[in-house]
Amino acid sequence: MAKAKKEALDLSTEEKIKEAAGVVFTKKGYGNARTRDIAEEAGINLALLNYYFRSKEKLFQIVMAERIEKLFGVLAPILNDASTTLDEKLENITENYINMLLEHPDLPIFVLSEIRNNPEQLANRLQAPKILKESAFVRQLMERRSDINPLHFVINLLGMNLFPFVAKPVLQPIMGNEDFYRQMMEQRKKLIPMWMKLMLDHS
Amino acid sequence: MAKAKKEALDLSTEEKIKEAAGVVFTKKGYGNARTRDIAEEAGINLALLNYYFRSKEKLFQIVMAERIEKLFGVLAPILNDASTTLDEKLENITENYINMLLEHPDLPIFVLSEIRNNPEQLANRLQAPKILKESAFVRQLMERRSDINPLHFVINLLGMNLFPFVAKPVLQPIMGNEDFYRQMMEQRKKLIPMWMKLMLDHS
DNA sequence: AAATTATTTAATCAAATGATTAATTACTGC
DNA sequence: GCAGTAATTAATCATTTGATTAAATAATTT
Repeated sequence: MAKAKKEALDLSTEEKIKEAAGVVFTKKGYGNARTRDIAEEAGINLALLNYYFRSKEKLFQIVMAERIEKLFGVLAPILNDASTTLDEKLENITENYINMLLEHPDLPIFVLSEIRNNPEQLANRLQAPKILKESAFVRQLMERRSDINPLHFVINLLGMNLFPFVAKPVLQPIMGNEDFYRQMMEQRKKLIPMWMKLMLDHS
Repeated sequence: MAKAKKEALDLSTEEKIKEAAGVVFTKKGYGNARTRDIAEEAGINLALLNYYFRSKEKLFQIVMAERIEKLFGVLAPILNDASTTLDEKLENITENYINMLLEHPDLPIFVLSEIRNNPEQLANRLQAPKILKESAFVRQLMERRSDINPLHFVINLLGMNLFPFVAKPVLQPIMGNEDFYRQMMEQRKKLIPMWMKLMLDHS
């Protein structure tokens, strides 16, 4: 039985719809998702969707805000934590990201492709520029290696974490079964910080 | 004036439609693209689209096959080239990839998100597993570092190259203008092989 | 329990959208 | 120049789809 179905038993109608919208939007994207798909997934009448959320677009905005927060919200607290070292931040980010992504593997491709479809509306919601200039992480990085462009470093860190999930549909057939995929992602929890430290320490 | 418009002058109708479909599908994705958008972009009557290509779906398949080839086709010849060293392959892949991606920045997110929407149909078209087991690249890699999982290595290589483009809508606001973005991607042509060699050489 | 409000449903609407048709124009071989 | 084929167009169809409506049911208030 699908996850949403069993959760539905004890959720309010509004929550059921939001949950179902999350499932359907994330799986198919805004353009391929039908409000009827969402209603069916939620086990409710189609009219209820509009009763609670006015429109497909409004419902999508709500789901999208949650997903953006889930995908990027993990970062800020870790990057801004003044009490951890740079190395610890690399480990914390990777550990948190991979754990979250193993639970929500389709999150990155969904968020990134929807941002592509609507950059002006969605991209500015991210406080990315601010974090990148003012975070403890970037400060520590520049102190340690003033010759390394923090942006390249962050791109590599995020890329190593996110890319295997963005490309999962391509990688999965290579790896065979789901278990082996998970196993490799588990390995990366240790490997990614190690590789990032190599970049940090090379002369 | 849009690229398609000026090319349109000397292209056959069929080619105009295919070009326009490429533009519209790549920008909006299958679900968000309207056949009318494509017809307008091509400067032709809507009925002509079906006259030449039968259906939106058929047209999409043709465009998609081209794009998959463009995104992954670069890889095979380089990975299989027995006459180059491992280090040279890293440089060749990166140089080729970044050049191509600077011309087609929205290609990766398009292909990956469409594969997500239709994995069974699209993912198996890639001969990825074969390449990964049998390529000169993997052979050389295993000879040099039998302790490194080639799959992790390839994920990192592809991630470093592709991720900045997959995440371009997010990164762009951080970088400010387009020129600075291009400049950073140019830098990565040298940096990515260097980082990959670090992973290869670490003890 | 009557009245009021909130929730839910079936039926329906109107617009969007992929596709087709029938007629028109352009082209090609003779 | 004409017959026949190919290319193109405007108009239209049939479905799909987001949204609404009016009626029914459930919950809450008084």
